[in-house]
Amino acid sequence: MANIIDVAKLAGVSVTTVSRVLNHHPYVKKEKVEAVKKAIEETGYIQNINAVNLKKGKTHLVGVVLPFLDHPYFGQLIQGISHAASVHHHKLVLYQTGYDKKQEMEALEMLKLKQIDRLIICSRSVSLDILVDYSDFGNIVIFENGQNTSLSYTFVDHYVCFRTALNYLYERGHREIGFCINRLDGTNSKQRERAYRDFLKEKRLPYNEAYIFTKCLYLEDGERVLKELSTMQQRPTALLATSDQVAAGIITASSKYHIQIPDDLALIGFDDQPIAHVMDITTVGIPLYSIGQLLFEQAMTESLSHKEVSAELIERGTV
Amino acid sequence: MANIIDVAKLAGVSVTTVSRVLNHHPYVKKEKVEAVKKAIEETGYIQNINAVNLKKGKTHLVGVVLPFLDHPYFGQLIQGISHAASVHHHKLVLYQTGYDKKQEMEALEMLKLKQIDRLIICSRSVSLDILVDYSDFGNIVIFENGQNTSLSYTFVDHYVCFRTALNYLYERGHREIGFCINRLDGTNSKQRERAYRDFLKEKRLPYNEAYIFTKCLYLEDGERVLKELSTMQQRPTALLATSDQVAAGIITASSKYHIQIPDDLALIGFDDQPIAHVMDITTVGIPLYSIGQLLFEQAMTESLSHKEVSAELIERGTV
DNA sequence: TTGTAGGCGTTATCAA
DNA sequence: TTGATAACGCCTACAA
Repeated sequence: MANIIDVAKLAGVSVTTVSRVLNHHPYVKKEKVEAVKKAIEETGYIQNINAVNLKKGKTHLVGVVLPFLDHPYFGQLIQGISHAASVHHHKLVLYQTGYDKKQEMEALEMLKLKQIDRLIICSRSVSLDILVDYSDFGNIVIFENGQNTSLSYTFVDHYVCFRTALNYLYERGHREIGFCINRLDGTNSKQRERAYRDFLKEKRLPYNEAYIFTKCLYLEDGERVLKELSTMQQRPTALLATSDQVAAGIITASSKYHIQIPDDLALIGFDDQPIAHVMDITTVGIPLYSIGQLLFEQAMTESLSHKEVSAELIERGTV
Repeated sequence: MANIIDVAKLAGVSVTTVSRVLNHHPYVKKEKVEAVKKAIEETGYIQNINAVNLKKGKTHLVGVVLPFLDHPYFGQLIQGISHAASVHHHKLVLYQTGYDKKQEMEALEMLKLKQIDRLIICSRSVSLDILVDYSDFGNIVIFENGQNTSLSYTFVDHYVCFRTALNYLYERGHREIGFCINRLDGTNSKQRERAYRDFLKEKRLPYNEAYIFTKCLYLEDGERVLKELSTMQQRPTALLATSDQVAAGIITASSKYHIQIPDDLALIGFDDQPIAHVMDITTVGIPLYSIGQLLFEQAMTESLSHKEVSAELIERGTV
C-alpha cells in the first residue's frame, strides 16, 4: 500500500510538499499541487490516520459512556450527542457499560491511552473522584449535578422536578403518593428520594416503604408494578414514574387489573417521550435531545462549564 | 509524558524488555518484570495506543452504520452488537447517518484510512456495489440479503415473513389488507412489497394503493395512519405494521377514532419488541439482539459467511 | 533471556 | 516556496 514517500517520488517532490497538499497548507505552487494530486490518484494512496493520530496526539474520537441503548431515554440522548458530533466532524466511540464499573473504567483508560480525545458520561457507577482524576487526560463531561467539581456538566434539578410533581398531585388531593424508580443509588435517584422525604415531612405525611417501586425502567416493569399494587391492602392513589416507559406500561396493564387511570391511580411520567404524547400521559418534560447536544458542545470546549436545564410539568390526562 | 524509553532507562533494561512486559511475552526474568513494573509505576507511564495502532495496523475499533438511535429496533440491534463487541474487547464507533449517503461514505472512508478495522452496516442508502468496493479495506457486514456478493451478511427473509403474515390474515377471512412501512426503497421494503403484490395476485385480490402507508416508523405514525384510515370510504380490515411501535401507536389511538381492534381492524406488528408483549400485539418476532451479536461475530471472522435468521409469527390478541 | 536498531507513516522545524 | 530530517511511541527481527 502506497505511502507518502511513494507519492512524493512519483510526483517528483518532497514528502513535505505532499503533506502540505494533503493538509491544504499554503505556499505550494499550483503545478506541484496538481502533480501531487495526480500522483495520489495513480498510486491509490491512502493516508494512514493512525500515523496522523500518533503525530498530532488527537483522534477526533469522543467516548460516550451509557449503561444501555435499548431504552428511549438513552436513545434520545445519544441521538442529540450524535448530531452535535457530526457537526463538529467528530465520531463517537460507544461504551455500553450496563453500569459495570470495570467497563466504565475501560472508557476512562482509553482516554488515558489517547484513543479518545474526550469523554461524555451519561450515567455512571464509578465515583466522582475517579472521574476527576482521569480528567487530567482529557475533557470529561457528565450528565448530572457534578457539585462544582472540576468537571464540566449539564444537569436537571431532579429534586425540584420531584417536588413540583409531588406538589401538583398534593394540590389535586392526593395524600398517598408512591414512585417508581430504577436504581436507588444513582445521583439523580438520591435527589429524588430526598425530595420525596422532604415533601412528606413538610406535609406531615407518613413514609411508606411499600410505595417505592425499584428496578423500574422498561414498559414491562410498569405491568409488574401494577400487579404488585393490585395485591396491596392500602394502595397509593398516585404514582410518579421516573420514566414514561414505565408509566405507559402501567396504563397498558391498568385494564387487566381493573384499575382506572386517573380515577383509581393518578400517574405522572418523566422525560416527555413520544409515548407520553401518544398515550396522553402527564409528564415532566426533559429535553434529552438538546441535552445531548449540549453535552457534546461542553466536551469540545476547553473551559469548565456547568449548565442547568429546566424541566417542565406537562399536563395531560393521567392526573 | 513518559514513554517506553524513559521506563527502560529507569528500570535499567532495554525497551524490548519493557515492551515484552507490556505485552505479556515470555522469556523475561521475574526480577526484570518487577523492575519494569516498578518503573512504570514511578514514571506514570501510559502506553500510547496510537503508536501501537500505527505499528500493528489495527485499532480494535469496529464501525456501526445505522440511520438513527431513537428507535427500539436499532436500540436492540446495537445492544446485541455492543455485547458481542465487549466480549471480543473491541469498541464500537458510531455512524449515525439518517440515511444520508455522505455520512455513510464517511464510515467507509474511515475503514479505508484504517481508523476502524471493520464495519457493520445495519441499514444503508449507498449501493451494494460501493460496499463491495470498500470491502477491500476491511470486513464489511450487512444486515440484509446481500445476494451472494463478496460481503458477509445476516438477513431475515422478509418476503417469507410478509407472505406468512398475509396468509395468516387471509385464513382468518381478511381480504382487504394494507400495510405500514417506512421507506419503500430499502432492500427489505422491496421484498415486502413484492410479497404483497404476489400475495394479491395469487389470491386474485385487487391492488389498492391507498392501503399502503409510508413513512411509518414511530409510535406517532401509528396515530397518523389511524386518522387517515378513519377518513377512508373503503377501509382495510387488517394491517401489517412493519414495526411494533407503529402497531402500538395504532392501538393507542384506536379508541379515539372509534375503531375496535381486532374487530374493526386486525393488526400484525413486526420485531416482537417489549411493547408488543405488553400490549398483546400479534407480531412477527425478529431476534434483533441475537442478530446484533451475529453481525459482530461475522465482522470478526475473516471468511465470508451468509446467515439467514428465521422469524416467527407470535399469535396474540390483535388478530 | 536480553538488547540493538530499523521501521510503521506522518507532520513540524528549520534552513535554504 | 521547497526540502531534509528529526521526532511521535511502539514493536520486532535479528543478533548475541
